[in-house]
Amino acid sequence: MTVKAVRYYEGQGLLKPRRAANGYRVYDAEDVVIVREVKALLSLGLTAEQTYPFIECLRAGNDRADVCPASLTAYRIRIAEVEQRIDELTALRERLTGLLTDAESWRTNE
Amino acid sequence: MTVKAVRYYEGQGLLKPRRAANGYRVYDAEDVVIVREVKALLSLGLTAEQTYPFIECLRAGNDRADVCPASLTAYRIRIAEVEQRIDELTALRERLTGLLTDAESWRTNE
DNA sequence: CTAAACCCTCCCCCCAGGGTCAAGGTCAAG
DNA sequence: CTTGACCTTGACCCTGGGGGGAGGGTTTAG
Repeated sequence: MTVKAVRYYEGQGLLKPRRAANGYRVYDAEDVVIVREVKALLSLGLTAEQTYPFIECLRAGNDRADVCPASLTAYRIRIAEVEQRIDELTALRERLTGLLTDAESWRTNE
Repeated sequence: MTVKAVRYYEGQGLLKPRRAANGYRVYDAEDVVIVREVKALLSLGLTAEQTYPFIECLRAGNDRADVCPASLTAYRIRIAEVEQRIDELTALRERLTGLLTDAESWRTNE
């Protein structure tokens, strides 16, 4: 992890580390778990905002962040988003290949 | 088209409209063609920078922006990008559905 | 003459941070 | 005690394709 990422999470309200007397941030074990969880979720394409239910699930005392109903809902929303994006990109590929072959044939015939 | 979009294209160096005496932008017929072309290409997911070859092709006197070799290359690059993205999203969907079913079964068993 | 409807430039916002900076704290060796 | 190396802090600008709005000039219809 980079310092930037952790501080960005804090700016998003996902972390609230204690401050030492000299102003340095102090992270406890829970913070470490949260950072790892957020990083994993962001790599799945969720937005920082969409990670909230998972973190609440952890803070509620669960070992896993994804056993709460809200987390399952967040998973399903993300899956639907991914599938819609795949459909869009598939249609886009069709359009592009069509344009390419069209332009190619136009070149050879002209 | 919105004013914002056209001025953004100008900021990217894709358009260079004349200025009237009062400072207003004056667009000629070629500008209109370019704006339409850029908009179409951006809707295909190309970046503003990637539209350069198409515009040069138009300015070179071609009726179509995609008959120049550089345009065909740009199409092929974009197709490859789209295919790679589809592969990534497909793998991501696998991961997400795996996580979802895992979390669901964990809930029912615990 | 005036009000509406244009146009202009300039600035802040999105998202998940990355890069760079000056200022200041901490800790070891000398 | 001081120096140097390393750490942290907040603050600023950058990404792409614009959206939204402020504040001001211009043009046109009534």
